Amino acid sequence: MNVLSVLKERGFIDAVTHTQELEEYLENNRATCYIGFDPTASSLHVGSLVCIMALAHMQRCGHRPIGLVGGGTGLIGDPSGKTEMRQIITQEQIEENKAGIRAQLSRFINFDNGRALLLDNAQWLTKLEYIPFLRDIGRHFSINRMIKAESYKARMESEEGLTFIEFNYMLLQAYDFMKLAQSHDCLLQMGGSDQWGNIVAGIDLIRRTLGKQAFGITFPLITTASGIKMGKTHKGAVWLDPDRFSPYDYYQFWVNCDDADVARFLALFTFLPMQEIAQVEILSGADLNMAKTILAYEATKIAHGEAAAFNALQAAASVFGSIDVPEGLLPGATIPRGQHSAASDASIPATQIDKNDMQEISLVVDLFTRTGLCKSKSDARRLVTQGGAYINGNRVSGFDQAVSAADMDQGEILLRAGKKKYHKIIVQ
RNA sequence: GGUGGGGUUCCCGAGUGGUCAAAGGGAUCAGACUGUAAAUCUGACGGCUCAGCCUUCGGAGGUUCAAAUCCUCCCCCCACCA
Repeated sequence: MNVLSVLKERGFIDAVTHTQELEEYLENNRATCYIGFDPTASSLHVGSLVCIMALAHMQRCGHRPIGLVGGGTGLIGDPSGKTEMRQIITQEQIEENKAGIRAQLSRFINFDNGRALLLDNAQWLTKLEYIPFLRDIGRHFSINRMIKAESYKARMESEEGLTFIEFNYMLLQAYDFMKLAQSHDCLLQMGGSDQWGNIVAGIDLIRRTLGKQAFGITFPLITTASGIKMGKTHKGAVWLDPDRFSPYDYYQFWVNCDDADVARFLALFTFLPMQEIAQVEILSGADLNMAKTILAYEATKIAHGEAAAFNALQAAASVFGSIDVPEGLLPGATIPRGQHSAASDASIPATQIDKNDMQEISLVVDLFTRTGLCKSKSDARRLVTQGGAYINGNRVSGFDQAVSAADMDQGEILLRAGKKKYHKIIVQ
C-alpha cells in the first residue's frame, strides 16, 4: 500500500498538491521528504506528534524522512496563523533544544545508516548574504501574492501587525525546501495546515530556480472533540520528554481522551491496522474504555518504550482499579492481555521526603503543596474544603488535619487530589 | 516626529476617588451524576499565621483620611497624519 493511501485512511491528510503526480512520484521513487520542527523548546510535544508519526509512516513505506530543525528560522519566528509575534530565542538555546529534539525523534524514526536525517537549517541560513539573497531568491516572490496569503492573514488583521522580519519567514522556508531539493533530492515537504503557504512558496521557488516539480502535503490541526487544540492538560503542554512529562502522565493523557476521539487517535497515533480500528468505531459507552487503555499503552510505548508503558499500565491498575484487556479487541496491539490488578504503583508520581522534614510538615495542606498537587496553600485549603483531598483513599475532613505516623503505610502515603490526580509520598 | 486612543487579576473585558481582591464571559479546579468519557447542575477561582491581614490594576513618584480611578514623568502598543 502506498504511503499516500496510508496517510489518507489514517486521517493525516488535510491538503495535497498535485495529487496525481505525487502519487506517481511516491510509487516510483524512494522519495525523500521533510518536515520542519521549531527548536523553541528542548522538547517536542504532542502538538507535533502528527508530523512525527507522518515521518514514521514515510519511513515504514520505504521513503527517507528528514527532520529539519529550524535553528536558523528559529531566530526569526514563524508568524503563520499566529496572532502574536513569537519570542525570538538565542543561538545557545537553540543548540540545547536541538539535542532534545533529536533524542525524541529517534524514538519514532530510525536514523541508522542514513535511513533518516536530522538537519539544521542554521547550516545554510546563517551564512546567507543579504544582497545575493534578495537578488537570487527575493526576485521570485510577489508581494501582492504574499500579502494575500492565508498564513499572514491573522497578523495582517491583528492590531499588532506584522514585522518585516516575520514577513521574510516565508522566503526562508521556501529557501530551505530549495536547498534540500538541491542537496538531498528532497521534493516533498509536509507540515501542519498552517504551513500551506510556506510549502507552496517553496514548490514555486523550486520550479523557478531548479525547474523541478516538488510536492506538498499538509496535515489537519488536530483538535479534541470539544473543539480545542489537542495537547493541553492541567500540567500545561504534553511534552515528549519523560523528564518534563512523565510516561505515567503521558499514559493518563491518552486514557483521558474524549470518547469521540478514540478511533481517530488510534489511527493517528498508533500503528495498529485500520481494519482493527474500524471495530472500535462501532463501540460506544463504557466499552470504549478498554480501547482508550490500548491507545494509551501503544502511544506510551511508541514514545517512551515498552517498559515505561507497562509500568504506567500497572500504576493505573493500582489506583483506578484492575484492568482486563479482552482478547479480541485490537488484536494487533502489543498490550499484555488479561487481568492487570494492583501489581505495582511504581510509576505513580512520587516525592521523597526526609524523615526529619516530615516532622515539620504537620498539616495535610503542607503535604499537598509540597508535592505540587496544589500550587499554594490557599489552593490546598480550597481543595480540602471542597472535599477533593484524600489520604490513602480517605477524604480529608479539615484543612487543619494533621499528618501522623498512622497515615504511613510502609513509609508511604498516597495522596489524591480530585478524581484522578495521585501522588505518592515516600518517607525516608 | 505630530495628533488621538490604549495598557486591569490565566485570556477576553467592565470599572473613572471610598460600597474593589476588582462586574460579566471563557479557561481552570472541586463536588454531585458517571465509565479515569461527554453533557448537566452546584461551588471555588491573588497570597497568608484565613470570620482577620497582606500584595495586585504598564513603571516610578505625588495629591488625598482614602487611588485601578486624580496629577507628574517614563516605558510599551494601536490608528491617522508627516
